[in-house]
Amino acid sequence: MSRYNVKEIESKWQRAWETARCFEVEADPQRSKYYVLEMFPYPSGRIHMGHLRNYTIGDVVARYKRAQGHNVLHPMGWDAFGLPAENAAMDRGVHPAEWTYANIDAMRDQLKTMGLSIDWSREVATCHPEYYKHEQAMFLDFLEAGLAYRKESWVNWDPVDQTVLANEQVIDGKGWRSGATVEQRKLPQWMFRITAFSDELLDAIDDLERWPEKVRLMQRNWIGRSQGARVFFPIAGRDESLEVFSTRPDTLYGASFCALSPHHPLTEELAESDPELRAFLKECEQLGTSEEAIERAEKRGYDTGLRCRHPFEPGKELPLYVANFVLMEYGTGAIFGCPAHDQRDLDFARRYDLPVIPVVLPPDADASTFEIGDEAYVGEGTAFNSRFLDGLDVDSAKAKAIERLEADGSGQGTVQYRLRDWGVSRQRYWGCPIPVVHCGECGTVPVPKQDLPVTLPEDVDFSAPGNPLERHPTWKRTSCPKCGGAAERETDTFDTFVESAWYFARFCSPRAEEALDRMSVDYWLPVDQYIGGVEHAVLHLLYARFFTRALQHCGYVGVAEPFAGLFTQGMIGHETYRSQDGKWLAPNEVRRGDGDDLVDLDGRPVTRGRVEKMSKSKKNTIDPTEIIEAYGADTARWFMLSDSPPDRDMEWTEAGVEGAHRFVQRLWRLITERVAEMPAAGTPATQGLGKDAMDLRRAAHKAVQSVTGDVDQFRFNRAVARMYELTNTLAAFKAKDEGDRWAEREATEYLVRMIAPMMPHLAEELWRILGHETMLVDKAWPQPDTTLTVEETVTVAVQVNGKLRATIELPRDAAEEQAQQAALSEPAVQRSLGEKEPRKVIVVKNRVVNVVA
RNA sequence: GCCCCUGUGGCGGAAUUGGUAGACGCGCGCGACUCAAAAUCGCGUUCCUUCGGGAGUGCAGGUUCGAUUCCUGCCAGGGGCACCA
Repeated sequence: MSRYNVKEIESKWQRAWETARCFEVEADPQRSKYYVLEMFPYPSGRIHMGHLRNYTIGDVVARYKRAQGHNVLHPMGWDAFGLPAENAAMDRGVHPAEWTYANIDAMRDQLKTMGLSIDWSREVATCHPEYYKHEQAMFLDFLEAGLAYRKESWVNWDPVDQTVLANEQVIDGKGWRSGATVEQRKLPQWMFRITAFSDELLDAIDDLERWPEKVRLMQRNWIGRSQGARVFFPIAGRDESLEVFSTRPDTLYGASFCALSPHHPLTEELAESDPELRAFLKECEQLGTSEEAIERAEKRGYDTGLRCRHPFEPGKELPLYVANFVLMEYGTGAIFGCPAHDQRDLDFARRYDLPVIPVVLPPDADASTFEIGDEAYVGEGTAFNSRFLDGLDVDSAKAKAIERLEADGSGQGTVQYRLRDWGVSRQRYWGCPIPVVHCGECGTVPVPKQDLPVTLPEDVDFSAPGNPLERHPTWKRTSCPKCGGAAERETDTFDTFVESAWYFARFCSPRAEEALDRMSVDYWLPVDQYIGGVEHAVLHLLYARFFTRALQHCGYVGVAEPFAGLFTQGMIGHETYRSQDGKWLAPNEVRRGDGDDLVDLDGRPVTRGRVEKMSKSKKNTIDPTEIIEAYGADTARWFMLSDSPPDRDMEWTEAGVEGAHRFVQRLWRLITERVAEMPAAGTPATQGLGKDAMDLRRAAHKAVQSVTGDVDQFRFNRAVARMYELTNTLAAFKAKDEGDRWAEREATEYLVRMIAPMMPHLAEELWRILGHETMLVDKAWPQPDTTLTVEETVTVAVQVNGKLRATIELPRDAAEEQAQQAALSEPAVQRSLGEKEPRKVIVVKNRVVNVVA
């Protein structure tokens, strides 16, 4: 008997699907559509296990929905702009474009060995001018709609590399590449007005029912809507007021100071004539934006000498500080401090000896004795020491305080968001050029749409630090579209999150002249099922949601939300290994020694570490292409889906892959051995099947029913278990007559059809072996016969006082009396009842009989 | 610090959502085949047991005829946000 030749058969079917163009689809309003999308990869050059898991899950969904009759769009593309290409250019002198396209070719080949049901005719790479020219046009529309603008804002500046760094590229206040101390610089930056949609983006989260609750929560927190008040504090001796934001206007009577952000305009003004303040600001700057570094930073401030008048008590004056913990980006860049009810304010007050006046009394505290120690009181309570607010609970006091502020004209109730506008300028070469020119006469002028795309120059020099676009000899020299005079191109390029904020829409009409063919996007959008890692729970998903709304606003698409369903997969981990001298060892540098002990290739002992996320630094990575090479794509896919629920982290183990591979071989053997005995494909059902045949039919139909439900709910590990069960049943089945053999064929075919989305090559081959001429990929998903999935008899548990004593077989839906009688006549029940009389008998139909004594 | 999630055999995990805890897989043990090994097949596999049973889903309580499931309080692990006024 022949062994299953994985390689030959897998590539045979991959070619067959491609030749038949099985997965190339067209919009067809007559048919129900289903758009499955996995987050597209960055073309690093090699696929990794995360891709393998992501695309396996997506492919199961795509093939399953396809089998259910939907017109399935399942495209693939490349998130092709980004820093690694420039690093490669600097390190190895290879041009970013060349590096990127070569990587794309390599990764496409690798992905194709997975046997994915992808419409490759729709492939796009975001670094291609045919892609990004549309992005530039969108930007011009956003600009016109007021959704894009330019403003001065603070950035992390690496003085050695002459470049702006993202927050995650600043490590301990130093540039990740140069190691230079990062400075805060103010630069003009292009921004997207995501805050224009703050409320919409927040409220619409409620309707994203097929998103993980975790992601919805993270987005809500990120947007961070908070209700509060803007309050004006007149500055003594000046003709202006300090505007602060507070969520706690009810604590105004507890205010003991006001504080400005180091970046506040008033701070800057004061600093001009105050060297001491300048020194303090310098200190603040050194803290940088590096989060870990400021962790233990003390609350510090500088007394400006100015005094603010309390809005409710003009006689009361509060000192005005500049404080290192006040953010310019949030609220108004200024606060009033109420030490009694805010921890940061309390820390600050203790340091500078400021009064601590409690104004909220905890429910069971005594007003005459209540004091604040080292901890601010932030809980519920009643206002006191607060004049007209006294006696009110926190919420009523807030409302009343706002009412009064508004009446006095010294403030108003407002809503504040944590969400900030999205800065999209990057001082980099390998990104989408921002299509504007700077003219000495006309200022910033958009490039006219007919002049798009603004393409990147190819002859660039990466030998020096800084933006190659900036120092290119000719590229930025151009003429002003308005006045025709000499002008300079914008040398900033877009953040790469911009490309990924609309690629799902481009996939609907990837070759269209216009950016988005309206008929296509109206048919395909929104994405029905989006699949990817949780690491994109906030930024990418929020940007894409914003961008879709902006596109809707500008008339490109008809939907506001891009992703109707979202699934976030877990990470893949592997055991870690270390040699005696503490060096990490890769899994293939380790083997079994005596017993359970591990040794390295020279036989020296190895310590086994915990399972950790695969990473190059810990050397615990496994290359998916090697797995596919050794076992085939089906085995790799099957293992990915077995055992662990897809949203949880899973551990990659050699034993697990072996187990999956064993199943591939077992199924192959089982079916090839038996097919000759089975009736021909398509033989009609024999009349009068025996008990064994009926039992097998029931098992098969029940398996179809539960696998269908499991796949619908992304419970692939359970679906796999059900298919193992059916395989076991089938293996134990001994056909004795024609009827048995007919049932055996039916069950076998159902099994093969259910396995198809997960192991498409094996399924296709077995389908052929079972005598079918047409491809399984075109066969509909099986429908269970519901008359077979309901058992005639059920096993009912019998308990005495809640403890299991026996099980009884009863006809389905048997009457309570019958169940009760059968239960009580069980010897085990009698034995455990002993002398006692049953006081009560609880009967749950088809489930349990509980005798209470 | 705040918010969220997760704790079930040696391991990954099931449990019809309040009704027989441990499906299925891995691992392990025993047996068959073999000169032998691998592969394969069969049986067993939560723990204790005086073989009647008893205990058991992180820990301690509670609700219930009945709790892995619901409630309260702890403990442990993981994640998110982080001077957000």
